[in-house]
Amino acid sequence: MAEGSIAADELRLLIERIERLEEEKKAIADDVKDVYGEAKARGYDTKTMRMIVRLRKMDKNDRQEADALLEIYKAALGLE
Amino acid sequence: MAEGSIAADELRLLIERIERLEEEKKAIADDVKDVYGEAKARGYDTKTMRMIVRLRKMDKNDRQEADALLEIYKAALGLE
Amino acid sequence: MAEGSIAADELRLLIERIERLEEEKKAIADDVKDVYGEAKARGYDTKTMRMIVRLRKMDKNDRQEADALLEIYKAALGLE
Amino acid sequence: MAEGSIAADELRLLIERIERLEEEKKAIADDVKDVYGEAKARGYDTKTMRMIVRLRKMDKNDRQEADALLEIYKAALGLE
DNA sequence: ACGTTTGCGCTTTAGC
DNA sequence: GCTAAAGCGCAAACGT
Repeated sequence: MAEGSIAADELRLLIERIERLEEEKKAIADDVKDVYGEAKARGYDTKTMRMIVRLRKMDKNDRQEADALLEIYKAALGLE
Repeated sequence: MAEGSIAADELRLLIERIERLEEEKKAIADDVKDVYGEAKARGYDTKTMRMIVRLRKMDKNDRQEADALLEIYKAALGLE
Repeated sequence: MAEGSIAADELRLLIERIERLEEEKKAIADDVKDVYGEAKARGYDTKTMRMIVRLRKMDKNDRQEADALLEIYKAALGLE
Repeated sequence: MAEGSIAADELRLLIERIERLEEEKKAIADDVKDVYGEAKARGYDTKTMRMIVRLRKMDKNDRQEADALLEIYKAALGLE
């Protein structure tokens, strides 16, 4: 069944693209680990560093959240 | 205190490297989502595709062992 | 403005009811975790158990259909 | 195999306890939905309400996060 | 009613 | 090995 074979090839290509991207992603995650390792070697406390990264991300999210809330309120009150 | 500033700069650079890497990682994760979206548009079942990706990531032996254990548990519970 | 206060109280009560319910929900989720912990202590594989729970939740037909589709995809990719 | 049967019963009981708890959890989730439905019927904007619930939870979490950060800093600086 | 989008829960992974 | 956090998948909720 030719159609089945063609579809199988298409499916395989899609799967392989995904797997390739996930490998790249993992490589970057490893880079992150390396940076923490380097920081640790220079005497920094990585636990504190992780907390800082996390808080900075949260601050950003909170700001977006606040904006979203404002939009919702405006919509709820019929403002534009 | 000059020394403190230098250390602060160093720490800041490390933090920024990490944040930059995490942004890249997120971009790739978005690419993965796009590929699944494309697959869906072509009529593939993405849920099954995700399972395939997971299975291919596993070693063949691990996969067969996990499967065997699941069969044992299913039998114990009368699940068919 | 009395009317505003009354509405504010009403809203507040609704919010509190929701928060109370979500706390109860979380307590039960913790109980579930405890049972899995107990199972693990008795030597069961919790990962497989979770899979069993998921399978039992599915209708038998759905389960068999999902399984059949997975086999088709696996065959298309030569996964054994 | 008697031992297998006994284990099967034990496993079944654990699974059933989990399933029972998850039913309770679902019932509570449905209650939450009902409260939102009631609020909507009284003219409240549920999207805004959901945001409020979420923000209140976040505030609580943020406070705990801040406490954790303080502890980490103290530990990093050798304070007690 | 359907499709899209967001939020929630679970799974898995990383650190201790 | 265990606990905690991050990432992912699913499902409900909203808008069209």
